[in-house]
Amino acid sequence: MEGSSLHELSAIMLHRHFEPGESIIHQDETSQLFAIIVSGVVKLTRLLPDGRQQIVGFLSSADLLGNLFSVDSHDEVECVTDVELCCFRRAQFEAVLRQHPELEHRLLQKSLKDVDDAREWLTALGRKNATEKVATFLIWLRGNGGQHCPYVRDYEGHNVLEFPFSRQEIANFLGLTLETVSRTLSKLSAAGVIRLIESNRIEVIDPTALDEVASPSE
Amino acid sequence: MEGSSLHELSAIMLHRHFEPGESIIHQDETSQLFAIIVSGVVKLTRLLPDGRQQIVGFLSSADLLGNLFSVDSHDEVECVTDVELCCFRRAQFEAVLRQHPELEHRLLQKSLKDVDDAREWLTALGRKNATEKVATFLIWLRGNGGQHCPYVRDYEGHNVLEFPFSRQEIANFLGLTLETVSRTLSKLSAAGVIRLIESNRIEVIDPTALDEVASPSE
DNA sequence: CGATCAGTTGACCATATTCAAAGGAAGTGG
DNA sequence: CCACTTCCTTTGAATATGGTCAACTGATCG
Repeated sequence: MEGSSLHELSAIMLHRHFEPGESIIHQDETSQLFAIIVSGVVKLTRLLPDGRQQIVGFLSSADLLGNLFSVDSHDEVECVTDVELCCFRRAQFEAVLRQHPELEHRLLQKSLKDVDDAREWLTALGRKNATEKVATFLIWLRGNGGQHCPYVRDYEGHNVLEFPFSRQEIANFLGLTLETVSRTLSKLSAAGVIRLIESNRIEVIDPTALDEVASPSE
Repeated sequence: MEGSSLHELSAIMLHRHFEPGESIIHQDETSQLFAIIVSGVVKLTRLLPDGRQQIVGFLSSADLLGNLFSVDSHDEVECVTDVELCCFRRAQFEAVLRQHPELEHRLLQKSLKDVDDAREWLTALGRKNATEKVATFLIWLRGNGGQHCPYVRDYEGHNVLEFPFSRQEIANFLGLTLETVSRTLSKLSAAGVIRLIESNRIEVIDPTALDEVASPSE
């Protein structure tokens, strides 16, 4: 999203701010909202009728938020941190989209990536045990190698993971309970694979061991 | 996909046939294959290094098969039934794609649907127990109401589910073992919710009860 | 008719959940 | 500044759910 299409968007944008825990879009509700995330992290969660919930994805800076063609969202969209949005009305966005086919191409690529990610987590939730899930989550926080790694910080000279997710949120993402997540982190810490600095600040001491825990080779 | 774009595609198509169990594309391998499924069902599975596997989706008639922009597949693509494909080379397809932007729009819609589906199963695998998962699977077989319901057949005057999936495949889809799937079906049968006619032929006796089992309201 | 393969069923066990209690950090008000 | 509250996290003990291993059934097939 660059050049003239971005410029055209900025002309119709409206800035909005949301607090942690605030809902931006409700599950199964109609929302005309369409926005680009400027800063912050939002979670996409699905609620079962009896209240159990599952986080199905996260969005952050530069991600698009809102439903492209259907009007009602199957996800509850909720802020994990403070969130800054650039909002516009669906009709406005669709007009821009019609004038810039290359934008649709970008959206398709992003959507294919989303499918791939969702299926990767599907595999983790379906086939990995608690320890493997938590290790996989930590590796995901590290940013799988390249890119910009938003959760990696330098902390007293160490490479440390710093993340805004509560134990309950990690559990809702991994299909576990918060107790199991807590226990598993303690276990990985006792095994010397990670170091728990504070509850939301973790150093990965042995990345190789963590990889092996996340996806055992036998 | 209609009109001139379909016509243009058919000029460069090549028919191929695959047997049940045959692999069409291997996980993490490069494949130039691009195809439309004419008939049959294929499963997309992911393999963990130690051999555990998870089915992440199914494709059937009219679905597109192959990776759009990246060349190597993260999924193993394997036939569940006999499969007929219309194949063409990636370069050919991409040429057609460039000439027909409306096709890209269709692809985006399909991809968004795939994301939604993957996230729906993510929720089931993360948060539902074995009984709920199996019930959800049966409801999925019924086709969630509308559409063409490829697995619903009339059988001796009854509306019956007829599906090509083995217990092991259902298990690999639901993140269970084949024994648990088998036990759960027996249990649902004993409860009078379904009737097991043959192993791959099931009558849903009480659809309302099945819905309640799949997604309990308290 | 044995052989093979898929599915069912049983017994036992491991893992994660549930329920409960206690620890620790952050914020409020006296 | 310190008690007090609240919220989140950790830890423990008991339980339940699904997995593992194994035996058995039934169908299909050469």
